[in-house]
Amino acid sequence: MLSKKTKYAIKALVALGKNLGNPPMQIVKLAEMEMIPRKFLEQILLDMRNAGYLYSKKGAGGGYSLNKDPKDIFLADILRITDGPIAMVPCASLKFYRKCDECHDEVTCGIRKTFIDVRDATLNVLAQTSIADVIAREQDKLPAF
Amino acid sequence: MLSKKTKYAIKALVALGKNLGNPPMQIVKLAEMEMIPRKFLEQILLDMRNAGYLYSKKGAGGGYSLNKDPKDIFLADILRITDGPIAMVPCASLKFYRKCDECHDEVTCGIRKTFIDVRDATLNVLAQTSIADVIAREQDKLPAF
DNA sequence: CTTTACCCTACTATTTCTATAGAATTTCAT
DNA sequence: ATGAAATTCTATAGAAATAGTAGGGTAAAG
Repeated sequence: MLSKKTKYAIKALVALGKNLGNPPMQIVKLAEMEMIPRKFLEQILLDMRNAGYLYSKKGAGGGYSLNKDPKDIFLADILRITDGPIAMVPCASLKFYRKCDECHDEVTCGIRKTFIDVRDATLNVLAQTSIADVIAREQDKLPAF
Repeated sequence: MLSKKTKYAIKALVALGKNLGNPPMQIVKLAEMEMIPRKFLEQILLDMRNAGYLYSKKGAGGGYSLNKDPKDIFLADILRITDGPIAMVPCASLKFYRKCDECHDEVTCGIRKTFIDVRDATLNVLAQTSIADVIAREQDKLPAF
């Protein structure tokens, strides 16, 4: 399951994506708009900023805005910042590879091979879906299923 | 991430799949073979049994064996028993649908639509990979990547 | 030089996951 | 019958991850 942290991060980026062209948005306003606990959001935005996705400005009239084109912010990258690996087992992770505790022989592990397939299938969506795509899909009023 | 419970469950089913044709296997032996804490494995096997995947027999000479053909036991179903939903957000789950707390309007939610795609991609692998496939892949000594 | 607003670290609370305990029940063998 | 072998079931404890809070620090604006 996606952590709330990740969900909040995506929602914040989407909101800031819609705010493009306007002055930066304050944490407090964003927290209210998206119903996110203020101090928790503060941490999340800081992470996003330190990862280069946001620009921040202190002082009166300050706040946050996107530092990249929404087309260039992909969900896979956000997820990795907030939740870590995308793969369901550490030994199948591209960016956070770790040996599984229980695994006797990784080379012949049938579980691993299967979950590498899962990882690829998941990344195929998440590494190609950007904040811009998420925003675009909101306009599209067709129910998802 | 996959819980240990799920990993243990898959490993147990694989071991029992390989044990087909032999007398049932005791929890203790299975626990030793697969390095799973005995009492934890006990719970897991019980769940699998109650879900119809295992046959169990009490008393001397008892133990567990598969109750289905390994070809008919799919990882998606196992995962749902041990970990619950496969989707990364409750509102995108097929079998465990629940409204997201934060969601204002589900019909237009871009996040939801994206994660329905992710769910479909994941299921496309997990609902088609059986215990028999996992066993088959172990023989296949090619490294996974 | 005061107000506004982000920056950063540490801490607490809550929930979920992992594992253990122990008694009950069924089956088999003698 | 009786006892040992094995699963069944419920409860609970311990550990780890997640979620959220606190509070002072730092920079910019006016």
